[in-house]
Amino acid sequence: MEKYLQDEIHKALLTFDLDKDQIPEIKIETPRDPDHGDAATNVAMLLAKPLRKNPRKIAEELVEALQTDSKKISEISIAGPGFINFRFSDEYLADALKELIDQKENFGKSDANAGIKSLVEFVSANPTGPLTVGHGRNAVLGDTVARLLEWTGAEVDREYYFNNAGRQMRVLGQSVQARYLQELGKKAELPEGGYEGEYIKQIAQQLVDEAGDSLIDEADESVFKEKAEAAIFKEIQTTLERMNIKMDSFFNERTLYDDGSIDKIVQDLRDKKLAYDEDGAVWFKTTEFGKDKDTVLIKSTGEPTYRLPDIAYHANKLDRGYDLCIDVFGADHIDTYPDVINGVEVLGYDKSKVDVLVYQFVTLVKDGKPFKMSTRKANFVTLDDLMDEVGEDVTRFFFLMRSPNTHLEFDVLKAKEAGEKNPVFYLQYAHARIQSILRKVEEIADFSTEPDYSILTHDAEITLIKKLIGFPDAISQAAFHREPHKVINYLNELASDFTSFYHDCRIIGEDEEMMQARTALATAVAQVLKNGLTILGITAPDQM
RNA sequence: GCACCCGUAGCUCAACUGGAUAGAGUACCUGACUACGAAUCAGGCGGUUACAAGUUCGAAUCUUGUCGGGUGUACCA
Repeated sequence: MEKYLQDEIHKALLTFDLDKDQIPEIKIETPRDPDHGDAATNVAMLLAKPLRKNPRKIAEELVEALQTDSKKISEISIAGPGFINFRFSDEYLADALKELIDQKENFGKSDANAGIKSLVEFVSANPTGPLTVGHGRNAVLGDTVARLLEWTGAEVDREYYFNNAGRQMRVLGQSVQARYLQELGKKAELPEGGYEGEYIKQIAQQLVDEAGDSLIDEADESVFKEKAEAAIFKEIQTTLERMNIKMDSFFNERTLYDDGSIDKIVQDLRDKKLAYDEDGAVWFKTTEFGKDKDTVLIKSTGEPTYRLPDIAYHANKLDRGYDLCIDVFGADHIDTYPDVINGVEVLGYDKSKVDVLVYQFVTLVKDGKPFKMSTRKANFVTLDDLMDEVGEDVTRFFFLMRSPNTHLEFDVLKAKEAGEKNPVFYLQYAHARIQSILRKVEEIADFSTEPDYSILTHDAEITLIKKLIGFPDAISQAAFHREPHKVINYLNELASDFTSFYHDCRIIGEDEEMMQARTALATAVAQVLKNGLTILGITAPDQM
């Protein structure tokens, strides 16, 4: 419908005395107040300046020139400073509802991102411990954005980037080694800044079970590190699976060293005079991009900082032919990505293909007080703990219900009470309730013929139908802005419109014709609820 | 100090990215079950969108400044 109106308005504008480039982008919006209409455009106001005319006058002329099909648009009106409002015809609504029902589990899909090969990189936690609540927001956000891209027609790969080298991993190995020796009754102490979590002890215990005391004289921590890495990765994968997340690939940072791309990038940057040596380190001339200081690419120890492999990694992704690379990361990385993006650009890549999705931190609140999370100190709440408490659906829902841009306050105690005030319940309940009705109505009504949707004229029915046909638009908006909470907002409105309908309009007990039409409408609502919940990665139970 | 994010109803958050009278949930108040699932519904109360200028037909949204909160500002990732 949006496309149709845009085309018609465009046609009408061609009769105006306008240069081609003076025709503005025609935006079709849904007025907040349904009394205004079902769709609206502000083009007349935008044309006021180039035409040097009163916008209302322009609107009048435009409406005059419009030749919309009365089977689709029943009424066109002008309001306020020059809005043009359209009202959908009953016939159009009935047709749209029929189409929705025919499309079933595909309703809501679009081709807005068709032909786009995309990679969403997320989670990307190094294997130093179980996933925490903090990682949860990243994981769920990344996965849901990926789902949104899929629903808008894009080809999507999900990738987990990790680094199993470096200091943190060595400390991890040493921590396991210390616990291993302690398990065997030897005196050993955790290294400086070691990992204190209970899971380290479990890994050590496992090692004792498998290898006995054969590793007691091991001088090097790498055996322990490898063991720890394998165990932790296994746990991370289990957690992700539980959250309904399936990665397509795991990318080891080491690959970038092995294939020589790190060296090549340093050389390229040197050739472009953007990298130089000083104090034994290699520096990146970030002052060229407006930073106060240059930054270190390779430390004097010979170890690169994260910037270098990150640049190489992005180059690698773009080399793999992706049109769109989405990175999901927390606000603490906000300062680092411009260096990476700039680095990628000076190497000759198109930086507009890289899209960074930054989310604000999750603050854990317990007993009304916020507390800091640290994997190393082990005072974190793991994602598994959280899911044990409140369930997988609530966990996913919780991380998605707010804009990524705002801080997410996670009250642990409140989340534990979530059984009753469960935020996802309202949606699931509406779905289950419809399924319950459908089970009953199936036994008494005949559905062999196509229902007559035109008899659905009650206010609650009309409101509901209009809401239903807005679903695809809600999905593409959410996908375009990478904001899954828009899906949740939509579904809440839909569920609310449905329960209003449910209270006003009975299904069982009406005459056969009405029972059929309303059953079809309820089926459509259930379908859209289910499609929406599927995008969010949340189940739509038939009964609760 | 500098950079980024944020400041909207008592509380938690929206607002289709510049549109029409700023909306939901929650809390509080009032009503509605002998009917398809009341874990629900209908109504009420609640606002100078932190503040001040500016841009324009029109600003919560854009610009500048001020105040307040968060994050970062490493030869850590």
